[in-house]
Amino acid sequence: MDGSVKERLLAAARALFSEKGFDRTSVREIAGAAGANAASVSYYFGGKEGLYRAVLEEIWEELKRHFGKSMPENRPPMERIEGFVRGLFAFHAANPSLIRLINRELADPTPCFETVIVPHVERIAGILKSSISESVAGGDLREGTDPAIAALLLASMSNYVFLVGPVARRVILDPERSLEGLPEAILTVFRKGVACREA
Amino acid sequence: MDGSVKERLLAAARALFSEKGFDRTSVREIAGAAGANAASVSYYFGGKEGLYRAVLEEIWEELKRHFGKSMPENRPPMERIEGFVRGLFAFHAANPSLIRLINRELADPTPCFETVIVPHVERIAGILKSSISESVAGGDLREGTDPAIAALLLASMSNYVFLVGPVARRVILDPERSLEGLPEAILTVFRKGVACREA
DNA sequence: GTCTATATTGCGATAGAC
DNA sequence: GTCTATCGCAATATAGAC
Repeated sequence: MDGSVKERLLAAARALFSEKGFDRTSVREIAGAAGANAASVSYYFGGKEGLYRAVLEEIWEELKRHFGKSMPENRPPMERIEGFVRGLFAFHAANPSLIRLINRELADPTPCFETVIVPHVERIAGILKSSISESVAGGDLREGTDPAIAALLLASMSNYVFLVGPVARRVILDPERSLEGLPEAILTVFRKGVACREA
Repeated sequence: MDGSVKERLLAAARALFSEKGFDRTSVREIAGAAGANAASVSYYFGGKEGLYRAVLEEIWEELKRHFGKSMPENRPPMERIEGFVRGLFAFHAANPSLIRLINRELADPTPCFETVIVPHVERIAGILKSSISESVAGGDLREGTDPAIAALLLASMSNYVFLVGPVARRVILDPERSLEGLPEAILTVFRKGVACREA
């Protein structure tokens, strides 16, 4: 147990919320894992929801920094698109089970959704859509491509595998199959799928 | 209020579980919506979890029948693949917000998962993978395509938009945008993405 | 079968000692 | 700041009257 009580609570909450979701995690459980008292959650964060909100904000800050590096503004649009997929996978590899927290929030919004999630998702979605538009203009993607649809499908392929838990992944993919080549497979499907000139 | 108490409970539970998930739905709420007594849930289903299990089983039976029609065994493999995507969208159009229940289960398995979900998902995944293998053998899809990866990406594109709630969909897609053309867009990306002979 | 009433458990939050 | 003790609430499940 190192770090302040507040930091330990944040770390424990992140792990437990990521794994089991907001509803199935109790403050007593978090405090226990953090080696702290249950009352400290209210003291530091004003309650369970405040702690949850703090965890989400922390994650989004990291994700933002991460995408800031993997999707550089001063590079060709197609590289930003690739950076989105690779960045997401790299982030997940560094923080397994954490993206599930975000995706769960997308599926079942808590009161935090509007204030902490929406602005960030809008930002990323905007970058993705404009990168796609620019790629179309630059001739890398097929004329007539719908940026919103293309962005949605790219996000779908990049996120679904993380959203679906380990057990479900086992059923769809082979057991113990690594996610190693998946980003490149997604990018191949995306590039060919929306770049091919004709059927 | 028509039908037996048991039927009304099932219908109300399906609606509420679909919309808010297992944890955020109480038996009192279900019973109230069904015009029944809270104790009737235990009487007919042995408890909340039993009711939930009954709902899941009912849904899967319908989905199975639905896929049985949309993915006919005696047709070319590529038609079965198309039938998967179109069938899923048609099912969702007929039962909005219901696929979220299944996808939520994939993300956060309850004790029902192993017994009622896994066998069905394995079955569908198996059909999808073998259809893809056959399409590769028949020359419709590119040589060297990995059936498991291809099936995963197709399922990702087909499911993510339903998993993500209306609010989140609003953020990614334009507001009020219809899902009309999405199945064909997915199939186009899939066909071209894994069918193109070379880059 | 359907109801009321209640047993029981677990939750989040807080008051107050230290 | 950190603790114990507890309040108040809502949940599921059940016992028992009708």
